[in-house]
Amino acid sequence: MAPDEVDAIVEAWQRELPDVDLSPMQVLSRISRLARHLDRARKAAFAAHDVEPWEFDVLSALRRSGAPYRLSPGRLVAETMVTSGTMTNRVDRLVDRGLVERSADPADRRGVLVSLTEAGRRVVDAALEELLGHERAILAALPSDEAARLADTLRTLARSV
Amino acid sequence: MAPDEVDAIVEAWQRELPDVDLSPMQVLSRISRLARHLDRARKAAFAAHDVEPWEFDVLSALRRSGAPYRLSPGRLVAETMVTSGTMTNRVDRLVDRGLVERSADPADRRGVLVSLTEAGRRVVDAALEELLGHERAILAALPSDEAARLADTLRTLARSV
DNA sequence: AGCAACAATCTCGACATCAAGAATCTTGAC
DNA sequence: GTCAAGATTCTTGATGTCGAGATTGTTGCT
Repeated sequence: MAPDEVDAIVEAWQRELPDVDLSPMQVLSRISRLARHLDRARKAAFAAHDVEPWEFDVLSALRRSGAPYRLSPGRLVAETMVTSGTMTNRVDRLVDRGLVERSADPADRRGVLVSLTEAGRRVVDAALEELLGHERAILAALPSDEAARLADTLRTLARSV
Repeated sequence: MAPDEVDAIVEAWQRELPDVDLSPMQVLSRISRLARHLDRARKAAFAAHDVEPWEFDVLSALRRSGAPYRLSPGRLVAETMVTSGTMTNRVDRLVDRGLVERSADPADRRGVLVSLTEAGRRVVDAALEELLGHERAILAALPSDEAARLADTLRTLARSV
């Protein structure tokens, strides 16, 4: 199989440190580098709908939660792996763009609820469709049984981190 | 196999969009999320040696290039996937910490060469060892033949992005 | 030689993130 | 009921990155 960036990196290390076992890099560096390339691809896919990746992250968490597309900031923090300060800022900007609304939580006066507007829903649905199209193209490089196996192995790994 | 975060996300989407093929997420979302968890793990591993991940990225590119551990900023940009402005800033701060030095390129007066100091070399070697230790622990969750197969599949995917 | 295109690095301002802590409200133990 | 501990959201300052453009030097064409 033709070597890639990571093969070159591991080879270089091996020249310098012949006695060290570098095999973990073959998997974990590859995942990290792949993720960075995927980030760029996602950004490009969303650009067609004037959506930033961070916007999609928030909107999609609301969208997939189902009607009435309404979650607390704390819940959004948990879904998106960012800090609470970041989420405050994100919601502020999405409100400015008219894609979400903030309202008081009737059951807890500390609380706030963030909900998708109609515009937000249209945007997130279009962006998802675009994204899935690009992703299917990338995955066309793998036979479907190999993709399924890959997903399983990654699940095992995810549990180990 | 026990479900993970991504299974929950895909299930939620499937409830909302029963007719859409979401299988690409099983692979690509998993890679992205895994990469974010790995970033945190790497940060924690490096903290023991007072190194930030961005510092390690630069130092390790120099280290694996071999003696005299010297590369141009442009080359470092290519190795680390950041912009030139970012690299200028990174090198500045590494110079402040005494981990690298800047010198003029004798062959091109526009050019600069960045080289590892003795302190830089000690730091990067220690950080690498620490990192590999943690990575081996993570990968212990997979039989070694499955890890090798995973690396191969990821290589194919990388070429497709 | 002179000039235009290109290359390498750095500068600068905008932006998004995090970490820590403040402000507000809830809950449970007594 | 009161109070301490915890939960929720927001604020603030520092940090690191990007993108666009400025600066300086090189190369090839004429």
